Parts: sequence; C-alpha cells; structure tokens
Amino acid sequence: MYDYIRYASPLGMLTVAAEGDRLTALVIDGQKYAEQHLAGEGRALETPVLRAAEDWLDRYFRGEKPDASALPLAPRGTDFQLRVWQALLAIPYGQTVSYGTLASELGSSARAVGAAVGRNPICILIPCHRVLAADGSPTGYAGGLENKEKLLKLEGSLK
Amino acid sequence: MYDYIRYASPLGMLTVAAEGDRLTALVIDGQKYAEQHLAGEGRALETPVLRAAEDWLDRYFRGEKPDASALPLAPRGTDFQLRVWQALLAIPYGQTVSYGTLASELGSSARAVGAAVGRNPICILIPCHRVLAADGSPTGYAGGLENKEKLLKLEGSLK
DNA sequence: AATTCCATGTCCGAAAACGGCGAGCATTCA
DNA sequence: TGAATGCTCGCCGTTTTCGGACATGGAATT
Repeated sequence: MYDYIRYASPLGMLTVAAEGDRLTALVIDGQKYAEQHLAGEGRALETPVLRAAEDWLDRYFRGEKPDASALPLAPRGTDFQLRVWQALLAIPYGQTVSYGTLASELGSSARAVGAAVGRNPICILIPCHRVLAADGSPTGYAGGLENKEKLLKLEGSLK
Repeated sequence: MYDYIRYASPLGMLTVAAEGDRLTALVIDGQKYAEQHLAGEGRALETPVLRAAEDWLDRYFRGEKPDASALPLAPRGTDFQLRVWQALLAIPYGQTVSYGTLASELGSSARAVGAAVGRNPICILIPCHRVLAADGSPTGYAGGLENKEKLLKLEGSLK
C-alpha cells in the first residue's frame, strides 16, 4: 500500500510514490518497468514526504540544484541494484559517467550495470540520466531518450 | 508479520500462527515446507484467536470432536490449492477419502491433488490426514507418516 | 498379475537468453 | 595516415524457460 501524487513536469506527467515517510518511486508516464515500481494498491494522498518531493522537483526544474540526500529514499531492489543506485547518487549535478567506469568501480561489467541502471525506480532523484555510453552519447533511458536529453541539457551537460 | 504460539502435543511441538484475527498456519516441528508457511517476521504473542486454537487443540487431543468451522482460517495458496483445502474441510471426523475420488470431484488428477494436499499450511484443523491412497493405506504426510497414523487412530479410522 | 503410460498443478534447480556496454579488429573513404 | 563505421565477442546480473519430481490412480499393454 503506497501513497502517491501526480506532478506536471517538462517531461510530462510524473507519479511520485511513498510508503510511510519514505519515497519508493518516481516514474514518468509511459516509463518502462513502471508497473514493477508501482506494484500493489496505491491511493492518491499528499503526505509530508510527497510534498517535500514536490518542492524538490519545483526547484530542480527551475534550474536550481537541490540536494537529493535531503529526501529519504527507499528504493526496493536486489543487493546489486541497490549498490548501483547508491553509486548513482554520488554523481554530482552537471557531471556524467560511463557505464564502463561505473562498472569497474563496482567490480562488475558494463552490461550488468546498464541493466541495473535501467531499473532505477526513482528517476531524476537517483540520477540515472547521468550515465552515458563510453563515447559520451546518451544511449538509453527507460523514461524515453528525449527526456534523458532534456535533463542533461537542463544540467548543462549537453549542448 | 504474524503472531504465533508454541503448543506441546502428542505429535510433538506445534507452531500455531495468525495474522490479525485469522489463523494462517499450524505446523508440526520438522514438517516439510514449514518455511513457506511461516515466511517473514513472526513474534511470540498469544492473541485471542490463538487462544481459541489452543482450546480447540486441547479438546481435539482429549478425544472430543470440536468444530473446525468455528475458527477463522485464512490459508494462503493458489486458486487450485484453496479449492483442494476447502474440499478437505468437508471430510467429516472419522471418515477418509482417497486422492482419486477427491480428484474426480474437483475435476483434476490424483497427482495434482496429492501435491496440493501436501502443502496444506494448517495441519489437523484442515484435515489433510483424512486423505488416503486408493487401497486405504496412509501414504504420505508432510508432518511425518507416524503422526498421520496417530491422528487417524485418535479419530478411530485406523486400528 | 505385473508393467507402462499418461493426466495435472506446483515447485525447484539448471540452463539458456537477454540486456540502457565496450574493447578489439577489419573495412572504408577522404 | 587517420578518422569514422560496422562486426564479433566477452562481460555478468536478472529473467525466462524447461525438465523433473511429487503424499496418485485408472486404463491399456504385456
């Protein structure tokens, strides 16, 4: 059982979900794997943590650089996925990494990291959009490639 | 999250578990598949329904014929399993059925019924011990064959 | 009689397939 | 030369698929 709000963003409508006082999901309409991240019953209810997320998004899309670590995140995943998502949180605003380097930091393979990054349940807040192919091109995005590019442009990482 | 009590019986120690005010499991120490029936966190706490189950067991082992339908049962399983367990509840005290007849009543196969009966999460209360092989011999029991025989003797179905 | 098939629902383990990749090598044009 | 493109192969966590094994019994063959 989770609570959620809908949020109108430059990327389209978002759904932000929480269980208790922790965020569990942030998905873009039409996003791949969204069903898995929003499994079970949900009710439209704006709890305090959801209001905080709303503020965060307001500021983010306004071009500010709000601190994601201010929000309590509780993504669900396998041990490996949690490690990868944790690593994503360490990538600063405006910077990017390649799947390969991320993989070698984690002692894994680019391919496996790619799969885990693609299942990130908390878009934007956990900045999976900051991971690019080795040649610097934005390769794939569960929420739609054009949205990945929008986010990177907003952050000044892409022309 | 479930509550449970331990119960010393002629069959050995039992664990009776409930979620809220409904029984979800009754397993004999050493019983097969017990882990599945007691999955997740449990705490030792005697709730009203567990006390009722205790009374029921006291009477049962004393040789009385308490009514199982007086207790709220909430076993978890597949649709087919629930149908089979429902059918078990219809077998009166002191009577037995064969896997085959049960199967034809349910429009299934003896083999499939056997598998489902074997996964009964609420021993004794849901009388899976009243199902015998076609030739009348007690074939298998997740809680140990000797216990199946004890129960049948108590009920007078076995010499 | 004794043996062999098969039906049927579920679980479990093994094996194979599938990715939001990337390095290495060959080929192709300027 | 050298940069750009395309192919193959290895990488490794997760998901999907597949083959047996069961708390059996009836029908069809030997």
